[in-house]
Amino acid sequence: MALQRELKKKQPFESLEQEAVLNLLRTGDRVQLEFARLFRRHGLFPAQYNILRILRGEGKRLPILEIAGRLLTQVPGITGLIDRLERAGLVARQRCDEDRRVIYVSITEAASQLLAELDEPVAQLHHQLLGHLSSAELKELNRLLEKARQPLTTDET
Amino acid sequence: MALQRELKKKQPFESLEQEAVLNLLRTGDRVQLEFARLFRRHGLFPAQYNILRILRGEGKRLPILEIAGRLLTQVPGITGLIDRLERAGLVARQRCDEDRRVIYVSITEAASQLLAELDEPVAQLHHQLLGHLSSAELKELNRLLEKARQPLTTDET
DNA sequence: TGCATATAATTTACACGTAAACTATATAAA
DNA sequence: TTTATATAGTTTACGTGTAAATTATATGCA
Repeated sequence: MALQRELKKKQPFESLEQEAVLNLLRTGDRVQLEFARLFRRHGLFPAQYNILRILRGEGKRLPILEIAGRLLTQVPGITGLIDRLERAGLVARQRCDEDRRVIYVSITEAASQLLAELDEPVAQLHHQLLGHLSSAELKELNRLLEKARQPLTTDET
Repeated sequence: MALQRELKKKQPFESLEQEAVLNLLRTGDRVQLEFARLFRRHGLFPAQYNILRILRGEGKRLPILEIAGRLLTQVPGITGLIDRLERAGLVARQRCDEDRRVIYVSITEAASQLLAELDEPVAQLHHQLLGHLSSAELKELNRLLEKARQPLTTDET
């Protein structure tokens, strides 16, 4: 079994569930690593890219905690993330006038350009990583992953 | 589409590959988070648990870099990991006499007990997370994940 | 009004991941 | 033997993830 060999595991898996969990974690890790390398070549970390993508997709400024919510990031970490993006000139903070507790974050022109540069390489990497699966296989993989996530998505934790 | 809704994405996915990559990353993250919580309740972090599992599975002491290799961890990080495990009394370092550059790491009795305590909860969590998939679905998921990883596992990066 | 409670965001502390530079030991070749 | 090269492991620096405590502002209710 491929995974067992990869892990140099001596014992076989105790259950199909265990094997699938390890497969999932390992595959996710590897994919994430490839994207991390791509982003780093452009001076970004994955979390930073994700924040910029959220802001571009939304098309307008968003409160900090709204961004954190979509990243599924714990709240405290978001502050430093926005700090570093702001220092890099990729986002700007603006305090809300109606509710002065809220701080809006908006994407800068520099960040829009950086994202545009990345669009093609990102699409290529998607294809490079999974292009060897057929359409039917990709659809089935998507179905299984979404089904796998069902017990987790009900309570958004 | 479930994932698109979860991400509050406004545009549909550009490709099946993109959707599968995001699905994979998201599902892997969620699963990892559940295990992290379980481990934390027992005073461990995922990386620490993984190291202890490798040592138990091997049944004997291992050189530090051999452990790092199996974790796919970059070399530098392993030092601190072993440091903290040693401080917690869960592993011991022993310098090799034949080659004094090599440092062996072995698991302690305390760690063996801790792992034994965790075996049942870990198996339960595997089942809780993926038990709602049929055997056929789990097998297919495993097949697809291993196929997905094929372009990555050839060169062990 | 005044106080309790809730919410937005930050700070602090610590574990982990990764790149680059470094130390110590081993091995091979001049 | 001496020098060059390779390998095992550590250190440092920085970005990220998470928990607990803190600050500032809003809101609900007496």
